[in-house]
Amino acid sequence: MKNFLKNYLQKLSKAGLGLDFVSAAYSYGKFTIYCLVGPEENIIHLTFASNGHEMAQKRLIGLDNNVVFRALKQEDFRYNTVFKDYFTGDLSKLPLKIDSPFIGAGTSFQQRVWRHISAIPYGSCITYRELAESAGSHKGARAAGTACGANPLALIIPCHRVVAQNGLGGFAGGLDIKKSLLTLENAENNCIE
DNA sequence: GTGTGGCAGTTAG
DNA sequence: CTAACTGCCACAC
Repeated sequence: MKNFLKNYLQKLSKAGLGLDFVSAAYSYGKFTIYCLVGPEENIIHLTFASNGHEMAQKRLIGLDNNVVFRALKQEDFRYNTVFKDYFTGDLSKLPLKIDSPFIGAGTSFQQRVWRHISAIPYGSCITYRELAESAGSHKGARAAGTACGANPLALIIPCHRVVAQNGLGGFAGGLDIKKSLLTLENAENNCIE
């Protein structure tokens, strides 16, 4: 839906919740995640790619110039231990609650793709082709790939568990990160060749 | 291994 | 509307 994000910001204003968001990068070993956190401590955007993080901020500020971003120290980040556990191999606490306006702002195809990705269990994976088919597009593997790239909630929507027919495929945060995530899940052998 | 043509969905103009 | 882009795929060398 096209105006979903704008409506979301208006709804926040009316509810008196303000338009201040947390914008921060947190590191866990070799992994760095870029987060946008809204009211109620909701993670609304999560990515491994700094440019994707900036784009998301620009989208919000472009819709309402009252939007402000503030920093938050890593130790004060509500989900710090959850991610710390995740990146040391305990994935039991993910996925977190998914309540991001960026999901509703996606096209219907993107939302179908993201929903199917969310259903991929820890430690396993599917191909872009299979993903496209389950989203109702028989030959849309490439389109499914671009939809993965537009995923606003990396890790929570585990797009790293989608691979190409003949190898890893791509990843916005860098292929080394994708590979490391699969290794973390002991999924590397199942997923690549 | 590399090259190439085709593919579907999205976006910009 | 066309054109240009992708986290792709199949099929050739």
